[in-house]
Amino acid sequence: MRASQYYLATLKEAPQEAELASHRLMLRAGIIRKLASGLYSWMPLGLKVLRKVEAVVREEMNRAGAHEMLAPPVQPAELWRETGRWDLYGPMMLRIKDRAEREFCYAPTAEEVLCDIVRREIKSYRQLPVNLYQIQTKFRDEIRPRFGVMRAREFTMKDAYSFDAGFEGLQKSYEAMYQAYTRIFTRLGLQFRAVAADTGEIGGTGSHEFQVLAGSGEDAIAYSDGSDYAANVELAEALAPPVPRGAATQVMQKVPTPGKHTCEEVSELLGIDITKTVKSIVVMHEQEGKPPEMAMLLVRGDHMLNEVKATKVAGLKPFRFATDAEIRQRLSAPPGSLGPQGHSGLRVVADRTVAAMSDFVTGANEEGFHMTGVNWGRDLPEPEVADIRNVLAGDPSPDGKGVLHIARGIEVGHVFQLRTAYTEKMGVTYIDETGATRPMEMGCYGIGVTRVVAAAIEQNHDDKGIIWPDPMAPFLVCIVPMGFRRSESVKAAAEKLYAELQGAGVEVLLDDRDERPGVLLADQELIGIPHRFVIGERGLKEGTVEYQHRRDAEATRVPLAEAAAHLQKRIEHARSPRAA
RNA sequence: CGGGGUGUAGCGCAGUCUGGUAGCGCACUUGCUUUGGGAGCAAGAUGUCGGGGGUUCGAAUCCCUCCACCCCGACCA
Repeated sequence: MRASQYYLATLKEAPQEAELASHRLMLRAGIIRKLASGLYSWMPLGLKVLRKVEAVVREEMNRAGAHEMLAPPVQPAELWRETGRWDLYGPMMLRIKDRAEREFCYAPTAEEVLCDIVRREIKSYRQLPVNLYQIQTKFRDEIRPRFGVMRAREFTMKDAYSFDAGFEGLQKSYEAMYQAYTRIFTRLGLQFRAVAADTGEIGGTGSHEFQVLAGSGEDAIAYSDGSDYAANVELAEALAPPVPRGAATQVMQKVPTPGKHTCEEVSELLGIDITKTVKSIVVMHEQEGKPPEMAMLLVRGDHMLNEVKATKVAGLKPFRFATDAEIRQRLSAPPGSLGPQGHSGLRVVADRTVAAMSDFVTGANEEGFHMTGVNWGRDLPEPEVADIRNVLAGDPSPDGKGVLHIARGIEVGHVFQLRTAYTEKMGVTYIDETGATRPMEMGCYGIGVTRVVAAAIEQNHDDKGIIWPDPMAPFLVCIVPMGFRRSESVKAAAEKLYAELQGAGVEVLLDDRDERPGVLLADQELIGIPHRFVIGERGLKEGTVEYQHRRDAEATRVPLAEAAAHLQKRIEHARSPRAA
């Protein structure tokens, strides 16, 4: 492709709405343009990248034995009512009515439709397993779209659905998808981790997220340095301290702490370690038809409450944080001075760490005072104990091997074992060997294709622009002539190399635009073409051109005749194993 | 939805407090020069100042109202 004939739409300055590096670069490089909140057009250059990602996804899905199909994005409400999700999905689902006032949605996912297809088509265990997938536009009316296509309302998702006879079959299908995902993200040149995940509202048992590692990621993931344990922090188990609770050595005492409300402030004032303090968090358990019930959750002063874990504590879901007014009314003390002692009938749930503490500090349930030397059993009844805190870097790995580290990640893929939750509701059954009718075991597997593009940029850029991994580069190599329209020798050499690379099947962009060299170079760096040849009279005098990978500190001179071969070598080098 | 903020030329911004009829940089058009890191000179084109209403002789500026967008929290690929 000649740049003078191509639609390049680079911007010197990014619109101020873009904050994240990938978002800014996608706008500046002309990858995307915003249409409205959470809605983006993919420009020619961006669409080329998107198609490359799709191609890798498609190849690996096919290799794993899945079959591509395409379901309508607009789907009738009746299907969604069968599983109850028409009501459950809430405002996240975009609802549409046709001229006859029939209800539809723009699909946020496609379990129902795939279940409907399979229940019509598949009758016998002999026809199983099947795995069907599509690459299709989804719409989720996100509460807050942000970061460009990272969290858009409309996005491209590869969604696959497996159906098996029996749980063992599901586990095999799941494993095949797990392996396919690993190959996909490895091939795309991304640094990622597969982590154990919470199964959330979809339910079911096994689930892993594929997280692209990036400091700007919205998720926190915990991984062990002594094993392959890795989990979303939402899920990662915090073990009980290895040593038993110490004996009480202090008497319980009320001490003045005027104006001090946070555990940091109190520990500083009292000159004690923050790990001797306990944070009291008050939540309300909401139940239909009954008044909400209050409970107090306790975590150590330096720990963070994990809301996902707390939700799983028996009899607490769903909960919300109590309001100031509710707290003052029931506990007759303001937030910031609360403690678990002296509230008859109040449910108290202590984190495992808190349950193993002695001589600790809590609020005195009185503005301006805290209690020191508090001890379980003596000053307070023994608490209900649960794992309700976030793990911290340095915590022991739950599998007993090694220590946990925390990294941030962008969720680009998610695999789920749905079991029979959907297939039972929708009557997706098969006849087994004995002639019995059974619900199929279902799995679902998603990849945010558009998000992958953003995540790749987030992980691969510098202050000049994008640095595409080879497999998703819109062009693998660019030729930047210094004076294409002024120098016959430069033009001839550029055309020669261009023809040679094209003949070799390499996707090459010849920047023949009538611009100054600085403009050409800056543009090519911004749009992130990974390999570059610069051709100028300077080098041609000695028969050389300059090769430079986007990550190279300097250019390498190579004879014009060997340029293509040199590129080939660098491409192969890039393909050599890279840690996943 | 709650909290914070922004809307002025394609993009980035000034002007708003203290009303006087809209400006800067880049981009765009034409010409000349320039050409190994986002050129220089000259000439030019480009605006319902987010929309509506009000106050005023006069509103980008003050008041009311609506809208859009961004950032921080609960959701997810």
